Formats: sequence, structure tokens, C-alpha cells
Amino acid sequence: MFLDEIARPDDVRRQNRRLVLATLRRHGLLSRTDIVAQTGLSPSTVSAITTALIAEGIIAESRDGDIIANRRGRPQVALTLSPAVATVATVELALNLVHAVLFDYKGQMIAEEFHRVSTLDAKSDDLIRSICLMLDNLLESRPPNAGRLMHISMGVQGVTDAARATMLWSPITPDSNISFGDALSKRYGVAVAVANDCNMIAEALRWIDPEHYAEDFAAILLSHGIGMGLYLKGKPFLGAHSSAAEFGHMLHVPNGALCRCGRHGCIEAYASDYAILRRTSGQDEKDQPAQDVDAATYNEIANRARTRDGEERAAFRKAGQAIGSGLRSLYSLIDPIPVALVGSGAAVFDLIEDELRDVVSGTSGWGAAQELNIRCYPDEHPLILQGCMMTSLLHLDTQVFAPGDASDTPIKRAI
Amino acid sequence: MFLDEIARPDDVRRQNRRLVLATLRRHGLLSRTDIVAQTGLSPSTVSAITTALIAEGIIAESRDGDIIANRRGRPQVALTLSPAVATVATVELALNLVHAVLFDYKGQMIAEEFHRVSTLDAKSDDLIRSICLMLDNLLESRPPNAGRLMHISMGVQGVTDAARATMLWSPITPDSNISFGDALSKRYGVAVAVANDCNMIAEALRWIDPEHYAEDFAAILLSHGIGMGLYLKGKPFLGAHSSAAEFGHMLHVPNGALCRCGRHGCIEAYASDYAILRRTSGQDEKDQPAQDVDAATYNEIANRARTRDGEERAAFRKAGQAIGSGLRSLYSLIDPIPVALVGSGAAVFDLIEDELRDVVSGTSGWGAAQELNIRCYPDEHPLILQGCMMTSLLHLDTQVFAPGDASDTPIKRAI
DNA sequence: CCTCTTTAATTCGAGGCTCGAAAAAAATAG
DNA sequence: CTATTTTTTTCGAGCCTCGAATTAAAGAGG
Repeated sequence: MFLDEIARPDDVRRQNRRLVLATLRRHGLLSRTDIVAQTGLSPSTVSAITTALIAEGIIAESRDGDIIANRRGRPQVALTLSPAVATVATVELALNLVHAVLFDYKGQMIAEEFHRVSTLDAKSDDLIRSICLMLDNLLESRPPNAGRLMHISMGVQGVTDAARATMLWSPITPDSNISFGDALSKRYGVAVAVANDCNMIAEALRWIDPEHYAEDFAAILLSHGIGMGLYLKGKPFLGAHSSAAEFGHMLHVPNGALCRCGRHGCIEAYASDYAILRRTSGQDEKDQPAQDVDAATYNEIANRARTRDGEERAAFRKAGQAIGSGLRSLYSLIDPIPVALVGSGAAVFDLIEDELRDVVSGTSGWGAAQELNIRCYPDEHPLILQGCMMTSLLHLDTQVFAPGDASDTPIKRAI
Repeated sequence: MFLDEIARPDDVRRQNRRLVLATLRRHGLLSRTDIVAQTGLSPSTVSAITTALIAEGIIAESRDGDIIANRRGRPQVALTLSPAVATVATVELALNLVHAVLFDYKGQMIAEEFHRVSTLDAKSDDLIRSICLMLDNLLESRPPNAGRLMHISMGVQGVTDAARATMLWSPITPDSNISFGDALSKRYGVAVAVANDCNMIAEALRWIDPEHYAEDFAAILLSHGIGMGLYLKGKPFLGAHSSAAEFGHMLHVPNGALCRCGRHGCIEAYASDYAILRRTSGQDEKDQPAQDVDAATYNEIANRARTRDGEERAAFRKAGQAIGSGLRSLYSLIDPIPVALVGSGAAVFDLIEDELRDVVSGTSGWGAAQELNIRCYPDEHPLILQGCMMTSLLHLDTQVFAPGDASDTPIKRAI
């Protein structure tokens, strides 16, 4: 609701449709009366909206799985999102791996495919071709009652321009400025969202634990690289131009260790897995780091750090300092919001926690009283997947199935 | 427009009233036809809204200062905001100084008062008493045709909680947690906004140069302390809890110089005027800094830095590094947005620019191509004043004069 | 087995809103 | 003094939400 936007009467219906769809998505199975209670809309309005949604095939009455029987009056009839009204696809692009999944409109997985690709040698066309091949396969093999493909969400490890659905730069491939959005959109005729995997993680967290990850929070991914997904004012913050929130490339030590981005002193150059490896393998911090660190090696180092006080432990301490320094700056800029640490770095939180806390708290000061609000999620992949799925589904809920006039809604042309 | 908000038919009118008021505020004198062109609303709607606004006394036809005559058809009649429908008050609270001003609804200054107060010795009650005294004076002496006081905006040098209209901490006074909002609101019976002066500067910049300071930008105040006002997605970013955006207290050097906030290594501890003075006067960086640095001393140091290469020049270099380091982190988090440097630090930009650029650009990297977008505004006070004024007036435009049903609008009860 | 009670959902009219088309208003041109 | 031109208002159609009344569909009880 901006100051330079004009409001029309049907915007009201649009917004209230969104509201109904959002409550149905959260609660799964709801009677009209429940929707009235949840939303605050009047029964008449809920009736009008739900009959329209049913007529358009977006939601449906679910006779069998009834809510509560054995009550006195007329029984409530449960409503639920129609799984078959649409299919969405998610693509996770990581180092040497592409993971594509199909979901129905209710969020149930339809089909899934993993594919190993040597991303470091792949040109942009190779990547796009791989992805399309996988999607074609998945779409071909899905059951006949599945809905039309209506949205694709990509979570990529790299810097993205969300507005233009483009991957600007990524450590996993030499090509830059890859317009996945354009390519996929042209081929499949649907809208495509391309965002950093951290944005997807944030989206997932908000869905999983809305109590804790409410209006403002950050998801920081500590793995091969270091990224951040930010939620501000209840909306994903995708930066002004690029997808931004490059937590890993905030400055930690001026003219410090060499980062994979080519600059010096970034947080990532101290706290990522390649930074840990570089340090514990006796390399200089100005040396070019390894491009791929396998999990076994990383865990080996972590275990050694846990058992004895040596170079390994020192490396994780350094990492803790770097992350703490970034957190303190983050907290200075946008308040001490809840933070989720995700990925391999979250599995070694015990090794970095002390230093991190020291740096964040500094020494007293007006903002030091509140304690850290940090939670750890060692496995990032389920979160990225779920985040992509929710991105697509919410897009359908709010953008595609929202318009007030049903006449031009894509469902009519679908299936 | 949030996903959990319910829309009602009169919200449409509310939003379109806002739109009309916003265009009138920006352009000053506009015919109904002009408003149609500017907003995209239909002539019928504009007619309906303007007649309502005129009936409520919020806007008025301005017969004399007509727009364009000498044209063929029926002449346009100019509309303008009614100055007399409301008065707003602004209060700027800085070290040893309180500045209070009254404006009419059109934004014209009615009365102004400066007051020297020893803020460093003042308890919260003293400050509140001083402010009330000034406001009482100003309100008493204003012309009889002036509108009722309807809003107060305070810009304070310190950390604020905008939601609770409270000053949490300030370097200018020993008391903390001062609820200026509650006190003034109770006394004058109007809404009160309390924000950091940097937020006010950002508000002013957006008003002064909307082309350049559009959706996303930052205003960084370099004077006694270092603060920042952020605009994100076209809205002032007031942080999650406190007013946040404490650019000056981002971490520059872990365990570094003592900052006035009590912690160590903040940017402010290197780049504020007291940091410059501390360094050039041969003190240790861990020493408690001066509480007040007068402008003459500061200029003296700057001049010496310009004329010869000594400790002074080094101090400004250090300051440039600190600011650059913060900017790089800021750019990492929220993209390279336009930045305004405001205050005494902006007057010595020539002394800090080189180092600042060096640190920001690092050494190449994927985000280094774009050049810095920085403008300087040596005098912060006019900006703070205008920002306070705009905060109050926009509050009236969007919150008070916006509600669709005119019956309960405060104007009816006013005067 | 039939009626009463209770709860759910729909229908209908009132009162908003915006908009397009037509009408009214207020000037200049000839 | 009339025709033309431009601005502004008026009026009806078609949205929207909401409250009240109505209809629908069960269980409870004699």
C-alpha cells in the first residue's frame, strides 16, 4: 500500500481472497465458519469468496476427511486447497548438484530428481539444458490428474538479481549473469523466481516456525560460502538491486584474508569451510582457497578441533570471531533479530560459540543486555527445498489466484 | 497491505484520499484536472474526494493565485492545502540545545524558538519541562487564525524506540529511557513521533530530492556521534525494536578504540569528531573521549590536516577507513544504495575520501564495478528541521486526514 | 418416528466505492 | 449574442462488505 498507488474497489476482493487462501494454506482443512473466525471477515463475505474459489477449482469441499462430527447442529464442511489446480517446480542449484522437485498446489511432493553436474566446468547453456532435461522428465512422468505447471522457483548458491530472475555471480560455475528466469520462463511459459538459497531458507523458516521467525529475522547459511536471507517487516528483503544481504562479504579485516569473491577480508574468508580448510592445511590466508571441500574432510577437522587444542580449534575460533563481528554489525544496523544458523557451520556451533558471543557482546554498551537469539539447523537442503516450494505456492496464492475478476484467471485456460 | 490484513470498501477511499493529499502536498497548487492527470483517478472520483476534503476544511480553493488564465474553456480552479486546518510542532534535541518550531499544515513556519540547556546535567524531567515551556510559549504567541496543534515530531540525538516514542539512550544526557512521547502526548493531547535525527534527515532528503533519494538510500550523520537514517522500499526503516540503523556502532576493529557507547572498536570511535580530537590531542584511543567538541576546534584540526601531513591528516585517514569499512558492510547487506553524508564530517569529505574509496572498493570482486554514489551536506540542522516537519505533516496526511468517514475526523472537533 | 433445538451456510438489501457517459458551468472566439 | 472549448459535477452501473433474515442439515428427546 504505497502512497502513489491508486486503490480500486476490486482490490478489496483481491486482498480478501489472498487472506482466505493464506489461512487455508496455513491450516490445511478449515470450514467456512473457521475461516470467519480466523480472518475476521463476515460470514457473507467468506461465503461469497469461497463459492467463487470453488467454482474456479482453486479450493474444494472435502467431504471425507471431516473436521469435528458429533456436534449438535448442521455439520461444518471442510474446505481445502485443490491439489490438482496447479503444479509448481523447484530447482536447487548447488556445487555439482541439481535437485528438481514437483509439488502440487497443496504442497505435496509429486516427483523428485537429483542430477550430478560438473558445475565448475559447465557453461550457462549446459546448466540450463540440464535443468530443462530434468524438468521435462519430471513433467512427463507425473500422474494424469496433476495440474498444469504454473510456477518455478530456483534457489541458487550465488548472487542473484531477484527482480530480473538472474544469477549474477556464483562460485559454482565460471559463467556469470545467467538469466535462468528468461530461459525457463520462455520454455515453460510460466513465471520463474530466482533467488539466493538463503532467501529460500528464510522463507522456509518463517513457514516452519512462524512464532519465532515472525516479522524480522535472518537466516545465515554457513557452508561452502556464507550467505544470508533476511526477512524485514514480514517481507523477504531482496535488496535494492541485487538480492543483496551478502552477509559473508561484509568486511571483517581490512586487507585481510583472500575471499573467493576476489576481495580481501570478507567474513567468508575466515568462516566458510574453505577458509577453515585453508588455515588448517597450513596455507597462507592470501592463497587461493579450494573450490570444493567435501563433508568428510570438514568433519575430520571439526573432530580434531573438539579433541585437542591445536590449529584446528584456532581456525574455528577465528571463524567465530568473524561471524560474531558480522552479527554485531548486523545487530547495529537492524536490531538484534532472531538468527538461524544453517548448514555445516551450524553443526560446529559448539566450536565457534564462545568467540562469537565475545565479539557480539563487545564490552557492555547500551545494546548488550539482550542475549543472543540463535538457533542452529545443520542440514540446509530440506530448508532450501521447502523455501522454494513456499515461494512458488505463495506466488500462486497472492499473484495468480488473487485477481478479483475470475474471468481472466489462468485456471480457465488450464488443464 | 499485509497478508493477514482484511480489506474493507472504505479502505479504498482512504487510500485515494491519501493519494490526493500527497499530490497536493508535493505540487502545492493543483486544479482538479491536474490531480486527475497526476494520480490516474477518474474525474468523478477526484471531484468526490476534493469536495469532501473542502467540506472538512482540509483543502481549499485558491481563487487569487490562479494557475493558467488566457485559455479557451472554463478556467481551472486551483486547490491547495488549507494552512489553518492544523499546526504541527517540531522539536530538535541536541547537545546543549533545544530548537522548537511551529508550522502550519502547508509547511510554512509560524514561530521558532531556540533554547540553550545544559543537557549533560539535565535530568529527564528538566528536559521535558524545557520543551513544554518552549512549546507553551510558541503556542501562546501564534496568530489567532492558526489551526489546532495536531502533531509533534521530535528528532533527538540518540537511540530511540520509535514505536514507543521513547529515547532509549543519548550521549547528550545522563538519563536514559525518556518517554518524550508519553509526556508530550499527555500534555498536548496529540500524537508524538520520536525518532533519531538521522531518520529525520532521511525524511528531508527524500522530500528535497525525490529523484535521487527514491526507494532505497541512507543518510549518515557525521558529527558528535555517527548515526544513520535508512529508507528501504520507500519507507523509513525504523528497525525491528529500537530505531536501529546504528551505523556508527557497527564493529570496525575488534577490541579497538573506546566508543562513547561503552563498547570498543565501533566506527564512531574512529570517525566522530571526538575521535578525531582524541587522536590529534595525543590521547590514547582507550581513553574516555571528550563529551563536547566545539566547531572551532574541529575546523582548526581540519585546516591543519589540509595544510600539512601530520597526525591530523592521519586521524582523518583513519576516519575515512572506518566509514569506508562500514559502508562496505552496508553495501554488502543492502546493496550500493545512494548515500548522503551529513554534518561536520561532510565538510571534511576531501580529507577522508581517498581512504574511504580504497576500503569500500576492496580489491575488485563481483560488486566493485559500480562507483560510489555519495553526496555531502555539511549542515545537518535544516535537514533535521525539515525532516521533523515532514514527519508530522505526512502523519496528518496519511493517518489523521485519511480515514474515509468524515464524521469522526478530528477537524470537526477542532478549533 | 416426528418435532424441537442447534449450528452452518446462503441470500438479500443497504450503503460504500470507482468509473464512464452525460450534463452543467464558465470562460474565450467570432 | 451565440458557438466553442475546457473544467467540473451529476448520475447510473457494477463492484465490494456487512448485518439480518432465511435456508440447510444435523442431533436430542418424547
